[in-house]
Amino acid sequence: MEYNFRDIEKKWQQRWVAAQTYKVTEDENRKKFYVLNMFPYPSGAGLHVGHPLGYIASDIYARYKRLQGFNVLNPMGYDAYGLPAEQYAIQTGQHPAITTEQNIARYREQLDKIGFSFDWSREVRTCDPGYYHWTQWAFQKMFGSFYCNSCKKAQPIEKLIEHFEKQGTADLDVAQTEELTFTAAEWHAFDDVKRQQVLMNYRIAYLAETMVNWCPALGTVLANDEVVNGVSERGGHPVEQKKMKQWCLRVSAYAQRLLDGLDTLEWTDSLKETQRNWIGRSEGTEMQFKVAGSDVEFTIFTTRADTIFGVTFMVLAPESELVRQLTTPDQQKDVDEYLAYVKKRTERDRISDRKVTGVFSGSYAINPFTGEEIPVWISEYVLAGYGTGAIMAVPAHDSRDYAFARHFNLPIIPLIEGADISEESFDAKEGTVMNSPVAGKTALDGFSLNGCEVKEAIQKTKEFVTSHHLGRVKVNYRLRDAIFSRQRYWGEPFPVYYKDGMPQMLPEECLPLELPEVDKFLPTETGEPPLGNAKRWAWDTKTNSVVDNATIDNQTVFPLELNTMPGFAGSSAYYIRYMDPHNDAALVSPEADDYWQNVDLYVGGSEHATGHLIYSRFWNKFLFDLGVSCKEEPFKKLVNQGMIQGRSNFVYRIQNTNTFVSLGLKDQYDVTPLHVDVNIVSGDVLDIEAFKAWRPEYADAEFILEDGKYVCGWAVEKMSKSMFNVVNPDMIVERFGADTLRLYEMFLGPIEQAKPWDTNGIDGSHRFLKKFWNMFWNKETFAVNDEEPTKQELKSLHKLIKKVTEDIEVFSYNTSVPAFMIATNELAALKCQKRAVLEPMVILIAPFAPHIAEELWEELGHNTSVFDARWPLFDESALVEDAVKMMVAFNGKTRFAIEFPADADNATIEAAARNHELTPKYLDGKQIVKVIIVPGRMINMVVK
RNA sequence: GCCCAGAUGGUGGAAUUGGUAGACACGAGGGACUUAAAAUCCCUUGGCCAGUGAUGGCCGUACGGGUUCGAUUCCCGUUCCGGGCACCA
Repeated sequence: MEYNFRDIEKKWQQRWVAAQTYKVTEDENRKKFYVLNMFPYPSGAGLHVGHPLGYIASDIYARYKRLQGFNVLNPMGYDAYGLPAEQYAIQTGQHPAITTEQNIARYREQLDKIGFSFDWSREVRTCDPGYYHWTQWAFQKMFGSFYCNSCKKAQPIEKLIEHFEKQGTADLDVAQTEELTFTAAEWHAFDDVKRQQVLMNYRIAYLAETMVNWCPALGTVLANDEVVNGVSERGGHPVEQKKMKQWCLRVSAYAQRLLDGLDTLEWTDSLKETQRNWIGRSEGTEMQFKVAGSDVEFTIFTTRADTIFGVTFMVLAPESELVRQLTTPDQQKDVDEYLAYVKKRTERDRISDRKVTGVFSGSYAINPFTGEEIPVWISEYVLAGYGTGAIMAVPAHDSRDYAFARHFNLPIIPLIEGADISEESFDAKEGTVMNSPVAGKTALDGFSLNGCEVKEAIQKTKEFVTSHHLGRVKVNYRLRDAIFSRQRYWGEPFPVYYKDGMPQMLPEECLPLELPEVDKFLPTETGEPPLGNAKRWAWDTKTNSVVDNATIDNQTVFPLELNTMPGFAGSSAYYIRYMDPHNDAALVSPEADDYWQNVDLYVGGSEHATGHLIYSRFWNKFLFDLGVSCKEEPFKKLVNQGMIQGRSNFVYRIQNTNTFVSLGLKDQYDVTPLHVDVNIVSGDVLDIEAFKAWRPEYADAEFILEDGKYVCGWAVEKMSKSMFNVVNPDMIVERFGADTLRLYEMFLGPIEQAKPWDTNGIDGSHRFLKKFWNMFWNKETFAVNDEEPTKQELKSLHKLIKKVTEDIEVFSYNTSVPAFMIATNELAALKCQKRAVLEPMVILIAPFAPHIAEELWEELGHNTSVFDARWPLFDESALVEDAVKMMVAFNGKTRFAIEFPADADNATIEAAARNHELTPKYLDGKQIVKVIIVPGRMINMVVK
């Protein structure tokens, strides 16, 4: 019987749908397992062979866990909001909802052909009102919460108001934008607008005037992770800094928990490291500096408090409030000129040229340890957004301060013995401290660090600073709050209206607030976001409904928020929604959340390390504080699938001709390499007729061949349309079948690694499936018999069980595929067609090649799905060797000597070695140093 | 600059975590079947050397050292490639 994959795959895909084979429900009697893929953005280009890689890997795991008896949740959905659909809408006027719908339909069609075990009844789309209801809901909860530092969790804002009413800001330890100070009496005296403004300083979702990454080309702001090297991640457009009023999420409040949580996760070290870098914890000291001849005091942050005796100048960020206070009248002109210069420079300028620039403020700060006066400068190398926006400069031991000091001719005092600072600063945190204070001088309270190791000196200074009230120990994070507003149409609308310029939340029962229709998807003529084009976008507080803008009276009808939420809003809690996707009373029911807990295995690309994976951890922690999610971390284990790159092919055209020369001969000519569609190249040999037909200008092309063939060059590049190297999964499925595609993608190499797609090798996987299929057949008859398997046959089977089980547990699928091939070859050579061997083999291969497995399972006489069977158990005794080898090591060489029966105990073997019962030529009068028994058992012994 | 991960045949990659390096597949070469092609099957395939031959010897896991009876694996140094962070004080 021939392996007719087309019929088999079609048949089983239909049956799975009809029988709802992959639909799961909560079942208290079975242990759960939650497998999740990062849901895709449905782009217009459809899937290429790289996309399903992670889905196949997780599908194998999901099916394996199911075969082990777990109740497996393996859902799929779409991250449906995004820029491409909106850009397309701007160009064509086609509503993004329509484009998105079409793209989803195409994705679904492609996915269905590959045979995944997704429970489509749980599908979510971020653009569905039923879904974004809960995105809006979570936002409102964040608005209604503040972060309490001492209890380390989010709390309802009412608790904070209570605190203010009783004691103002006294004893307040909460996350805040800036440190405010007021008394209870003052709070009571504030009017409502003032109180709202004050509360904004503490809310987890808050509205603030902040410096944002503004991208003029996209007409919107971007989050830090969406900006790479000063240009937008999508499209590569320039980004500039601009002050705008934006919604923000106080992610920074969770910095420490986001950092600590990493230790509990089974993620790769590199991904954890990436997140640690992004969070950027830095432990240091905040110190107060008085200003000479003034009562102004300011605070700086440093990780090197020990270098206080080497401070020769101070530097303020140009944007700092202090600049105004500390600039002296005779320096005013220079400072103004400098500030104007800084303002002109974009983020990109700063990154590309690191010029040393700055200006003297005219003021002097007083070193709290020595009483010395230190000049205060202003320079763009100090960032307003980090620490306090002011630093103490220690040119001897910080390369930036060093460059500044050299440029402006400021003194440099070395503080580490033996460090050479004549050419560059010595930045390392090591060495013995000197000049602290300089010989002959004394510091406050006789404080001295001379002779200390740097680490010790840092600690000593911290203690001194704290005990003398010169400052305090402080931890800073690089992680900033996330900007949550986008000036875009295709995103979740904010459930917010404005009254007296202050935002008001829509009543919870009025959610979801649906995205309005607009005539144009571009910003309005007055520069408002696209929602400004909506005619019906006002909130009537009497009827609690959306009404026409014309009725706005600012008494009972108010304007609604015009911004929409960013892409990460909808993707931050989707894994929770999958647990209970049709619940319209809550994001998730406590029962469903309690059953599914969190994601056991999450598979997706590492490009989300500093975006989605930070935001959703933050979001989940917030929901955890709220009591909605029972687990603090959303993704227990995470596997990053590597990108599949394209393998591009090139033809070489001789300059100014229409003649193409084969790869081996191209060096003899002056040629231009041109990308050629990989689909008309096979084994790097060009199909010349197809090439001529490919493009009209090549119709009469001529060729210089080698050995009668045109050989193409190749290179590994990103898979993209413009490089003509896109390989489409549908084509592969059509030619070889889904099972072959699945097997081949796994065989290609380790899941985590980036690797080029090479269609050439796929025959091997396809051939294997044919061989596997043929094991069950004699010509046209199904030939599986009920004979007892031999020891040898059982050994092949159990080797396979062991290998495949171990491999799946560690995602090393690329080595399971060869194991199947070896077992199949061994059994075929033995002409084994025994049920007791082949039936377990079918179960083993089912996660990898589900269609063929189902078909054979049915042929084996079962009338249920193979996925209702149980994963075969490994029997150690089947693998026991008939003999063990003794290996003898002497004189630096390792040799094999004798074989013993497998059941020989160590004592027997040891005795044999002692009795020199060894092949004499290896002894030859030399000492045996050690005797080692392989494999598995090992004795180390010394024979004198 | 700092941090992380990696380097094995012509190619993708194996190696039970310190025990016969190169599994398996692709590619290449040779052969069988066939009128022919497709399909299928078999053999060879890290390098060098010796031998008619079965076979034997030497070298070999980026480079240089070290630990060990024994190192692709562990340690130190170097080079190269990939990733993250980056005027973050």
